[in-house]
Amino acid sequence: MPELPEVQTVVTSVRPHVVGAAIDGVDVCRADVLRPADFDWSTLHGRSFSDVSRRGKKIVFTVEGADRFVIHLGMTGRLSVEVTAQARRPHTHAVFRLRSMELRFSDPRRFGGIWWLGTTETPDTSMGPEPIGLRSQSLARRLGRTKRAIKNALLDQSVIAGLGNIYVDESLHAAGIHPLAVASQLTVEQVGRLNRAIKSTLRRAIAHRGSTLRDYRDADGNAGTFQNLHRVYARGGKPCRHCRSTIEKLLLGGRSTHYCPICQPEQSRNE
DNA sequence: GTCCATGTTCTTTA
DNA sequence: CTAAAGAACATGGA
Repeated sequence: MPELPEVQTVVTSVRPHVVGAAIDGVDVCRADVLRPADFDWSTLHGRSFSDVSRRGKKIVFTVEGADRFVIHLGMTGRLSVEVTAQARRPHTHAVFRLRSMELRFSDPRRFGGIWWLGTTETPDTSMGPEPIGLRSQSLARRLGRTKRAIKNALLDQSVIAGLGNIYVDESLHAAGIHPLAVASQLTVEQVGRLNRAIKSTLRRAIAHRGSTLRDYRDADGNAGTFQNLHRVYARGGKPCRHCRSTIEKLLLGGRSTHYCPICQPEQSRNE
């Protein structure tokens, strides 16, 4: 479900419910989504959340005392805040009980999970920089190190954090760059356009509270609306909203990839 | 039954 | 050795 705009929307919708709220208890319904396996979550009893933030596609919870844990939603993960009396949805794996509400993590496919970090200063060296605020020069340096297709390079969280299949396709279209363009061969001008396209695409997606294709909901159960504004993603065979040409679909790195052959010409592969 | 899915990580190949 | 491609993970919907 979740790329940066969806995760950000979950964070902003969870925050008012949990910051300052005391944890009455933690129900672990399915232990294998929680790590490390030997951590005792009952030690959180009686303590309060002091912050909720985002890093890439990860949601970072801080408990008073500077202890932290991270929730990753994987593909179908969902975080919801519901009144305790409301029945829990299927595949609910962990529940943080608050006074009259519950913060619930559910995830049918279980690609997501919850990781206890404690107070360890783990500056996640493997994760790339946040797109918001990223400078074109820095993006160029990172893309210059790989000969992979730009589509695959942008999906790599160690290159740039937070992008997934939807927003890579949308950003490449907005930048007019073919998904098969060799990352290290993009011109300075192309990287500049790409950097601006990524920021504007993410900013618009966040403003529309993310894209709901199937599973995604914010903490209050609301769907996003940005899927209605997609220009290429899942629009294979349909007319480009910019030039009316037919959107094409190909398989790249095992992921479906959508692009407009006119707006993102083959020629942009080795400009 | 088949294929496909918003993600990450481990394994295999070049 | 490294970089990149491919398979695997688990479930549900079309």
